Amino acid sequence: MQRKPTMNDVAHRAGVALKTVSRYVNGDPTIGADYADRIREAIAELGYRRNMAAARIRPGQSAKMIGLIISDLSNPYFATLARAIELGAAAAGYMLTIASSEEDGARHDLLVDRLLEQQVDAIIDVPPRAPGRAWRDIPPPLPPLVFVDRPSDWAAADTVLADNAGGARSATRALLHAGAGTVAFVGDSVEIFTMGERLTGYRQALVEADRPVDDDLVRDTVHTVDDAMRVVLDLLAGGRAQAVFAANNRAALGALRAFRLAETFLPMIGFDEFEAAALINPPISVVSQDIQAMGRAAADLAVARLNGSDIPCTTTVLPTSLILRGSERLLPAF
Amino acid sequence: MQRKPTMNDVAHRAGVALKTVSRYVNGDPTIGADYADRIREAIAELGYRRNMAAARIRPGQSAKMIGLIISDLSNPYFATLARAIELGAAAAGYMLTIASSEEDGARHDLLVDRLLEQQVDAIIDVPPRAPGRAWRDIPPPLPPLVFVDRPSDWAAADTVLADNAGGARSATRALLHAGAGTVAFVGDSVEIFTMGERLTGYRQALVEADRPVDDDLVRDTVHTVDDAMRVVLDLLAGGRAQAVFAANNRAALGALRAFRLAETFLPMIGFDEFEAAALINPPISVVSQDIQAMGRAAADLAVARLNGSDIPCTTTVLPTSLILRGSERLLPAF
DNA sequence: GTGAAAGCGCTAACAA
DNA sequence: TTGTTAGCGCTTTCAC
Repeated sequence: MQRKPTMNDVAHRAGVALKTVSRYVNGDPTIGADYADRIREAIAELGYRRNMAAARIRPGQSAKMIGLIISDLSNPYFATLARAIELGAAAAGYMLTIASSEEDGARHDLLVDRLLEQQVDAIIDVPPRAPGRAWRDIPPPLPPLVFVDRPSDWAAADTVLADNAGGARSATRALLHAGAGTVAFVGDSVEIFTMGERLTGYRQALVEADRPVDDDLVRDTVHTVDDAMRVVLDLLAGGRAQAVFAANNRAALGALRAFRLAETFLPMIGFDEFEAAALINPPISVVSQDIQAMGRAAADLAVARLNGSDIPCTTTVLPTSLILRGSERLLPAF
Repeated sequence: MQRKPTMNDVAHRAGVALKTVSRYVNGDPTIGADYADRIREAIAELGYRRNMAAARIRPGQSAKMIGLIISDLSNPYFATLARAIELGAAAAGYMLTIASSEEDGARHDLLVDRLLEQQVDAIIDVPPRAPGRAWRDIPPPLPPLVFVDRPSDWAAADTVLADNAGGARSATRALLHAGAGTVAFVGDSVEIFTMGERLTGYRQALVEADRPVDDDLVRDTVHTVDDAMRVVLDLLAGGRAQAVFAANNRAALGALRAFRLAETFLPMIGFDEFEAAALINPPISVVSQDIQAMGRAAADLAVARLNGSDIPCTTTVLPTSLILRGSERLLPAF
């Protein structure tokens, strides 16, 4: 493998000074046309490619790279979010270094360290459920920071959230409105911010409708689809639940499996759109987050900071929408 | 925002030479214990963090970063693949810069250029359907290169594929075996490598069973779910197809929509697992690729090259598995 | 075992 | 408009 041609090689070949090549490469317009031609030729002949790593070591320079930490790239929700962020970043000329924290605080912190070592221009972060080191314990300077999906203890950063409580509230209300006497909550640990919010919204809806909050109907230990299935089977056996609010994707899929297994279908609404939702019989109603908008907002906020925006840090809460497809009612046909 | 502490600052603070700090940071064992302590303290007090970008500019150094180009991060197939690659890369201490080519050759080439500028240690690539610049036209030196999911014209790279033909063959065979007199092929353009392979497998199965290949039953113009739905409705109207092999995800979803619309269900098998497959009634049989294994293999190959492996370039073809759930048979109940 | 000096590829200041 | 010089933060000779 031969040596990579450097800017110096180009300068020699073109018979100009190093700095002139640098100017050319950086799009400086004040270059004589003949010089520009010679440089262009030399670059083509040598197959020269600029070394961003070298350019970046100088303070004030950047590699046009944003670091993104999410929970798990194979989760469609986060994949979609990452994609939306990628689009927003690309529009401003940034690429993305993406890493999965697996909701593990220690791993998350390690990823932060590595991104900082890499001198990324900004970090967009989904704070993990299991908390690690606090951001304030990281010695400054920190690059611009944006939190998505969940907030953080660190105030000096922009935050983009969905209206989890509102979505859960409208879903629960829709179930009650469709005639359910009781509604069960099936979700992951309420220590996860979004789950806590969704539980709050669920409770609000019950209180507003003058229904008691039955703790036996609140199940917040669902980490996997299988967990959810077991929990819903248990709820079916208990006989107290007349409807199910599945507070995330996995909970919804698990509930559907349980219904199929038990050959009983309770009215249900899920949180987050999923591929199967419209195809299943009955089609599943869901609370839908505008993931594209969240990702775009996060990327735009990061880019704005990189462009020197100095406005106070903001928290953006994006609305959710309730998509009713029929599963909120009890279907005699099933 | 204050200045970042440098290795020099640490050296001053600890009262040692710059090089000693460098040794410490790089894990050189030949350092006096007292020196090491002093350096560790100085690093902690200053909040020093190593600047990988600076370390990397020296030839032979690396930032432990692999570039990954896929079609679309929001596609669950590629998100899962990316996640598997991330795991393999992380195991060897590498992070991933991920970008979506959107199947666009020009965009793909731009991403390659940017990754090369970033001095990534290796590139893992899903070649886009629309071809752009050939790899051989890129002036060397190139970092190690691995192709996943589809092969490329470029021989000097390892390649990881799934056994598309074999999967299609077994699916078609299963449909015939279940009693179908004819099987339709519904898929995307056979110019896409994976599609061509799947069509080949489909044909093999027909030939092996002494059935004619009816060109009217081969539909390779399905780019979207809607396309697929229309094509399958047309097949139903034609009356010649007794079963459907849906050669990708979108084809399978479209077929299901068509069946629902026409209130007719033909025996079918899809290619690629999808979330809804097991939940739909009847549960859909699919050819499943081991995406984890593919991603892992790709990452391992890249890492092996980075570790200096000099063995000839390989093409790994991973087996697919046929998951029969019932949709391959005609269900009277539907 | 430790340190001084040179230089990686590039950009910023300043001259010319 | 172009070139010269210095230096970014780090690693690498090669002395001590």
